[in-house]
Amino acid sequence: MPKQKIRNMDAFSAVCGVSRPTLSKFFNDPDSVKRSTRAKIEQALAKYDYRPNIYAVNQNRQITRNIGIMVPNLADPFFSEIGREVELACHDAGYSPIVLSSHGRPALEARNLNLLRSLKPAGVLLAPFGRISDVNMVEKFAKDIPVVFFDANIDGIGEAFVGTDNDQSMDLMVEYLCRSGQPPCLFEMKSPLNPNANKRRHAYLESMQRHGFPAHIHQASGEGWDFEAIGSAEGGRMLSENAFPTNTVLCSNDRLAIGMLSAAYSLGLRVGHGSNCKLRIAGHDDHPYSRFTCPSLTTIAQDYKEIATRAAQTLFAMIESPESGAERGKTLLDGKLIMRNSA
Amino acid sequence: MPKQKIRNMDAFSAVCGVSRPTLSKFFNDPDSVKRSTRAKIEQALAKYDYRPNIYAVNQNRQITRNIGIMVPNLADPFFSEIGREVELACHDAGYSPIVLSSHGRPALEARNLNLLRSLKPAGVLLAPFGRISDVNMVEKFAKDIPVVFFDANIDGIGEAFVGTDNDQSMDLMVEYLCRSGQPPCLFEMKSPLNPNANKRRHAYLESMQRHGFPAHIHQASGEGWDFEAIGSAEGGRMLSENAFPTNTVLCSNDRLAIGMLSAAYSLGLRVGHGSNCKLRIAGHDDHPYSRFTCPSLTTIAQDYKEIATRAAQTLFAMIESPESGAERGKTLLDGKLIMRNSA
DNA sequence: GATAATATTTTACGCGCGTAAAAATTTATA
DNA sequence: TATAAATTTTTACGCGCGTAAAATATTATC
Repeated sequence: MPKQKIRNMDAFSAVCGVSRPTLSKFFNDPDSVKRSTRAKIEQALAKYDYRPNIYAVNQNRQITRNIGIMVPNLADPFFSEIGREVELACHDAGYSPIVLSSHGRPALEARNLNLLRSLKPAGVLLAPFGRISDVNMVEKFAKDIPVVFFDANIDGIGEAFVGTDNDQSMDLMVEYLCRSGQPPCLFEMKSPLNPNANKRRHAYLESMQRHGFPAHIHQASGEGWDFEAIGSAEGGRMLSENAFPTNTVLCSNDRLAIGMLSAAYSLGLRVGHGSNCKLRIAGHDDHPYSRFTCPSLTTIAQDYKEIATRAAQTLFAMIESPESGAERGKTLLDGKLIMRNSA
Repeated sequence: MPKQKIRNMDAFSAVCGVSRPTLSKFFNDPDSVKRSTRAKIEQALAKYDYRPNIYAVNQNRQITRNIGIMVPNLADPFFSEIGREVELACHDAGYSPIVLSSHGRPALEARNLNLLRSLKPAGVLLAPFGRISDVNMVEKFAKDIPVVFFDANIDGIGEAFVGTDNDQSMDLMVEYLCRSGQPPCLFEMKSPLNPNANKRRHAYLESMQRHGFPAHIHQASGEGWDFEAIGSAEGGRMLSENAFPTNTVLCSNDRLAIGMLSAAYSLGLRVGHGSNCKLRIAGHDDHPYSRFTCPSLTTIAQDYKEIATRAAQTLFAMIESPESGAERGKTLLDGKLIMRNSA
């Protein structure tokens, strides 16, 4: 008696003494029914644990409460962290987040966009590959479904962008490095997958010029997402060839820095900001492991949580009151200097 | 003309000259229709890019082609990697994988189980928290939906388990450490979240007894998933207190080892297997960063890909021919010793 | 206690597709 | 070319729920 199986809303309405349309209202917004009715429903709910069939629900809604979240690579802790924050923000706002990773492959990004289309999400939070993305496809997608970009921008597409101000963050790091020792060389990927890498290079060049020092850019060859391996191999090669004209290397991201730190260790090079150190290495992103490298990594912290929640809030606002803010928003957050032991 | 919008399968059947039921057959299995019919459909498909509404499809199917994949924490690279492999295996087999992370919180595991229920998956690949899981809930879940466990087992529940043989892997590591230097102490969490930790402790104890050496277990206090931080703080404290009776520490997993390595570095302790080193540290899991630690970490490699594909294959077999293999399967894979520089 | 305002129930239709059964067509076999 | 076999079309129903409109019941206001 207490636990017979409820097949559908009709059956549930029977055992619960409330009509099906009222139940439907309740499941869409529990506050939209009278208190006494709500109590009756919740009582029955505890007894029979019925839940509406999401497929039937979503079929009959013109719009679902799904939010698509898509990142280029969940195996990268940066995206793992930020994806988690976005997911929680969506859930807290009463939406159903669906996290997708493209596993570092632009082709999967395209496939995921198709998947998202069929999921009919109310909106999408998208960290795109950037130039490497199928830009036309992304553009078409963004015309049909509200999209807020985060981390990486695609100019002119989508409704808004939230990310870190690379100009500010790189300038901050360059300033610190110049004040505390020799001016930095830049170590980066030769053909970077991420548009932020290009922005950081430009920011580095401008900042060095502003500070009156010559810029030195050293590019690691290699493809793919194995940044640590590339940083270790190429960075190690450059170190052993004495390729860097100053004793300070600013890596375009922490993962390259982690690789280079490991190469420096193997070469017996003492890294750090002390006077007895021959080399300084800095990174960018405040990777979860950057505080456990040897030595701990001086870097720039992006505000993961703030980026995630702002992007999510922006999207929710658009969904809940469409056509209000017609202009495309662009939010750039400041990075924070994290002074540790490597530089 | 070339790109009018197709609203549903009826409309598509009109422009394509094939009846709707035949289309339905086609979308479920393109090979089930005549070649000429298939060609007609695919031709129209390229022109109008219609796709069936997945909500309507799944509502009318008694069973979907969804596969739920659930791990305790995607922010942990181990689960990130293995989750990715499982996801790809599902997709290659024509299923729709849905990856869920519990973000290290058992409460979210319960919530995700409810979510999975409503997704009506054909099967679920589950890496459970273990003891900390709501075992009753998992058990009920596994009664309704085919579940294959991986990484961590819950005895007697689910249809099968695929994981690494901790007895074998720990014995292998202990053997190596004993042969190449002093016998190891074990460093682990005091209240481990993962059942594998307990298995590894037992395996360590047995192996040390077999080798005729006294066992020494050192437990780090601390809660949560910040293993590196805990390994660094507690491991560093123990090192500075000279708490370890031998010069060799076997960490229960790589993340603890990474923390301890960073602490050793801070303390100026030279770690490695060379004669000029005072300390040896080994790990378990072959964490993606273990080759970039300073020094690189000697550890045990679990075969991520093999675990993932075997678990997936097992599940597919059950789904496609239910009630065939009635006995609960248990697959334990061997770990491999990865000799690097830390021990 | 009568009237108005609000909430609920009844009734009814539609969403897009799976799927079964019977009829019609196409293809294979003799 | 006639017959059998395979495939497709036609017809028809159902899945579980959203949602609109009208009828009814409940609550608030005076």
